[in-house]
Amino acid sequence: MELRHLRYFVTLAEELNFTRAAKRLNMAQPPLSQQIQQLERELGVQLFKRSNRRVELTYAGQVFQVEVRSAMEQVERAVRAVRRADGRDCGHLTVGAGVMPIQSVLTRVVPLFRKEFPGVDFRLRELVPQDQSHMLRDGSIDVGFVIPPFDQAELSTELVLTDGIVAWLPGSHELAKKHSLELKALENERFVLPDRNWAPTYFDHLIMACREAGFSPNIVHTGNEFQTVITLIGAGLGVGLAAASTRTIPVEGVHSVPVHSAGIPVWMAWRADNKNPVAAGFVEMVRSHARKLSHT
Amino acid sequence: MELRHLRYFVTLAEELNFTRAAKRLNMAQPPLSQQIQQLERELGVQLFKRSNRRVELTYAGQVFQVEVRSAMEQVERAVRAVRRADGRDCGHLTVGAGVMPIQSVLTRVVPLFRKEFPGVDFRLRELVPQDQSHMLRDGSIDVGFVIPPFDQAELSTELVLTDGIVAWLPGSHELAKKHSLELKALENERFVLPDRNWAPTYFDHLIMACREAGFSPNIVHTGNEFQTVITLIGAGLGVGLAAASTRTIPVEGVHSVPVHSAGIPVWMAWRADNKNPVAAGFVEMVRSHARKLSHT
DNA sequence: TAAAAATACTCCATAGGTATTTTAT
DNA sequence: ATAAAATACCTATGGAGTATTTTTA
Repeated sequence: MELRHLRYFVTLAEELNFTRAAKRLNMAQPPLSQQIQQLERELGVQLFKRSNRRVELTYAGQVFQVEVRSAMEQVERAVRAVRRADGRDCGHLTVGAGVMPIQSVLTRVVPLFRKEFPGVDFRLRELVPQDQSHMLRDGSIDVGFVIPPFDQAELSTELVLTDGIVAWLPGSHELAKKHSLELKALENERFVLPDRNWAPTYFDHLIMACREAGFSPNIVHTGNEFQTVITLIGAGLGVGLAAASTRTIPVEGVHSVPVHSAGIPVWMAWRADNKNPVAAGFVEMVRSHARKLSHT
Repeated sequence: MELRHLRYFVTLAEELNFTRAAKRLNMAQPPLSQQIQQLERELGVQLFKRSNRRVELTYAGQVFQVEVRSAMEQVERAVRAVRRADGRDCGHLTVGAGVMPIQSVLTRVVPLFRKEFPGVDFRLRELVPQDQSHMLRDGSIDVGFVIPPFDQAELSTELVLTDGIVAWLPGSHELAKKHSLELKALENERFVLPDRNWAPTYFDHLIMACREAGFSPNIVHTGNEFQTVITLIGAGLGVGLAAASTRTIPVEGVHSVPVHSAGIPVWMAWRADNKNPVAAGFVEMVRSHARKLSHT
């Protein structure tokens, strides 16, 4: 028996539905069924009564739920206690990141970090890769998130995720309803893109994708804000390209469609010899989170 | 983080020595090192200070030890509670087994069973395979442990372990000090073996091993007790053959030497439709224990 | 130098994935 | 007919193994 089994049991006991519980656990339904069966076999006790329309806790399951809850709370208490004992719920951490990595990585990771390191003074600076390289080296920031290329000298680096590319199209556009499309199909469109200064390597990756699709985009407007760009697109001035993670931002009247092309890599960088103990914890947290994201 | 990490941590915190802790955990030392490193990385906290001569808990490690202990106790409490709720710490279980399986399997498994199912009335009957087949079918015993061949009709079966064969030799025998030997080397010896009635399939496996080595043993004495046989061997009346698990019984003046030959298989058998809920728990426990033994 | 932990690699068991079947409403 | 769990099968991660290197008393 592993903590995994207990986590799954508790979630299923709350949801009383394998499919929903699996979704909450970020896994498919069959492995959840298997793990629960395995737990029941190991305990030698049936925890759930399943009729295919309804899952419910047996009496033994109800008892187990109460006890397991308390066990898992105790595990969490142990983790908090050891961090506190090591002086990890004070201190500070400064992270640098480009606009796009903030959207794709940090919005998901920062809440987790705040929860696990509640006492840490967390600062986030929006920076282009070149500045991050310098500031990592001189210690102004502890960890950076960049889209390559960037100067890796003296830095440890790791690929965090590769974000797909989506086209943003006015709702009226003929391709706006498709599930996905070839970049080549946009060859003769007018493009509205972010300004290169705003996020140079991000911009370059979008242009590069077009080059590889065999054309050079006709850029008719640029903007210094995602919202500006989107508004112009919504107004029918052209089409846009962006990282897939922007799709979580719902925009009225503008549609996003995944495009077949190489994605945009986001790297994490830090100094291996950084003395700030919180930095290592943060890096580790991002790493384990990235593993989860990548196989989704 | 899994319970595995916590188990390893607690054991290492007690032993303060990777090699010894690994031994207690029935594993090799390197994987223990790795798992502890992984735990420390995940927590972002150093738990042990290791100088290659000495391992000690850091302050954070001491705090963690206390909290983790209590978490693991709570997990055990949960398991006991769910079993009790399911009415599993009452009831009864009757197990049948041949003399040799009692020695090789049950001496190890029964203590575990008593610990996990403290309220169960446990009975063990010494039986030859043929009787076990009948009694499993008519419900007189819940689980049986036999050396094949036996009548498997209507029964679920599973190989539990394959025990090696050892020669028992008087201390004065010229081969008594060897680390292992070919069965063929005993071709011209006089043999003292258990009586066939006492454990027929066990006896047959020993004879079969000799046949496959190319000879038929010259049996000069038989006995109805392992101790009798050993005493006769110690008295210099001949040499013996037995399952390797008998080596755990220390005998003055008589040596055991492993022999190159096929081992003696021990099977577990039970009725899949047995209504006794404790039987399933017992079978599961033997199964998981066998997995551990087999890869040792 | 010897004893113990860490490292390098190899392997396989199994957690988790996808596709499909079964079952109950 | 449909929704949900179970089953069958497959893949690949990583836990654990063996062999070796590094470290320091």
